[in-house]
Amino acid sequence: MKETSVQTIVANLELAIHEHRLAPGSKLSEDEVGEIFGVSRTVVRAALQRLSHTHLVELKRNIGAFVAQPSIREAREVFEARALLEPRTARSAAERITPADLALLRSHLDQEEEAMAQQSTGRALHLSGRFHIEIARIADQNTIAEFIAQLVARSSLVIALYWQRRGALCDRHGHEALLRALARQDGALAEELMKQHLLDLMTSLDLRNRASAPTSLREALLP
Amino acid sequence: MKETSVQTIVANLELAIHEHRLAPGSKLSEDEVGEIFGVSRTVVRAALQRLSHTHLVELKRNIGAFVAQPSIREAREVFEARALLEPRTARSAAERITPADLALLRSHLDQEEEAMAQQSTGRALHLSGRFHIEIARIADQNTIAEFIAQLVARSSLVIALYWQRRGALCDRHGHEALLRALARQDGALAEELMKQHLLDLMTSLDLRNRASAPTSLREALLP
DNA sequence: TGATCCATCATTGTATACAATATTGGGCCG
DNA sequence: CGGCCCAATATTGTATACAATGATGGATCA
Repeated sequence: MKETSVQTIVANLELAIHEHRLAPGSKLSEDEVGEIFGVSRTVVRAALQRLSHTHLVELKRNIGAFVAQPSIREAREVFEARALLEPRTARSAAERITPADLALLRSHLDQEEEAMAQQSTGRALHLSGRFHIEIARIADQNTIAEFIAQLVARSSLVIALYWQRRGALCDRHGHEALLRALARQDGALAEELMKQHLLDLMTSLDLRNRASAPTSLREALLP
Repeated sequence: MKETSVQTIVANLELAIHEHRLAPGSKLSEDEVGEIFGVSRTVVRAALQRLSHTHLVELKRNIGAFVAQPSIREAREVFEARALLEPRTARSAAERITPADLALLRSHLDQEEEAMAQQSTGRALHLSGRFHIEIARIADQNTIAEFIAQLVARSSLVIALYWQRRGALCDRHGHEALLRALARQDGALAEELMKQHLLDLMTSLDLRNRASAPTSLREALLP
């Protein structure tokens, strides 16, 4: 059983986008990706199609695949959707969380802090997103978790384009507070904290003009 | 410019599933679908992949594609996700609705009633779903609208599997009341009505055991 | 000199061929 | 007679070949 080929490519590209090694707008040539992973264009196309479903990649017919560049409007929509889904999900998570879940979240936060200390902002951002996805998983809602995972991924692109004060990752305090609320199984508080956390995130963006330029594909994937 | 090939197949299969001409569990053979639409397996596979991403089709590796059969758990999750997204979206829609939007919704409801009168329950169900999607579009939230569209589609499968009293489509009254609230731009009422409508829908399902058996592909697509 | 047009090239879209895997049916053995 | 195993068949997974479309660059003409 190896669904691996497509899955591997999807996972690699996803991670590269998540960690901002592949900038929005970068072209993903089928031949080039295929050569890098040692597969034919057939499987590359399948992978790119899957990424386009989650709006991480934009497919332009007869032109090619590019890392998506969410518009300002789309950026707002993504965060509005998160505001609808995540607070209530955090509440559910607080009501169901187990010690094992708590330990996992704790570990995530520690890794996040470590990455920050090493200035690996890409990795820190990725872990920060995983934190949100983990909460959805704890809430035991696969369907909603899938939506949140997609929104988190798209948020990563939004951050790449519209993040202004890169120095101060205000995330950490929000996540720490959330973890405490979850540990106390305080659903109402978790819901409120998540709501506020998302608002903080959105207001830390500058939704007026974009930054960042495309990257070389090989450079991003073959370090 | 013809993205048509894949798009056409996706749309046709989607509609057939929506209208319950293709029952959950039906096998979608690549050769057979390709022959019906006069394209190669390449494009059929692309279409099936897209449908699998929205959970309308389940792809089993080395075995094939089947119309999805949502589990009871998944059925609950779908409606819980809708409960999170749709009421607030209905409120937004009420606040932004235009006369043209109202006319469109009115027309949808009329068509729905007509289909019901003709005993075309499949078509009635499809139109009933479209009503929800239209509301999301009116709310001017493409991202959320896409999620809702997916959930509505999956709901159609859930209904095919778990609907009990097929005779009484209680939908209509709910939709009529919603339309009145929207016409009055009463956001709070629209939100409450949508919430109740979704609860009604869910409680009209029997989430204990499934019904319905797979259908012949040709029979469903070539009427 | 600059812009436009056309030919060439590169890249994607689709079909087909081959490989790998699962299903099926018949024969064999107990 | 029933269960099991293996071969034949059908279906999916992947690679490659060909077709169609967009990008590129140089030559020509104003």
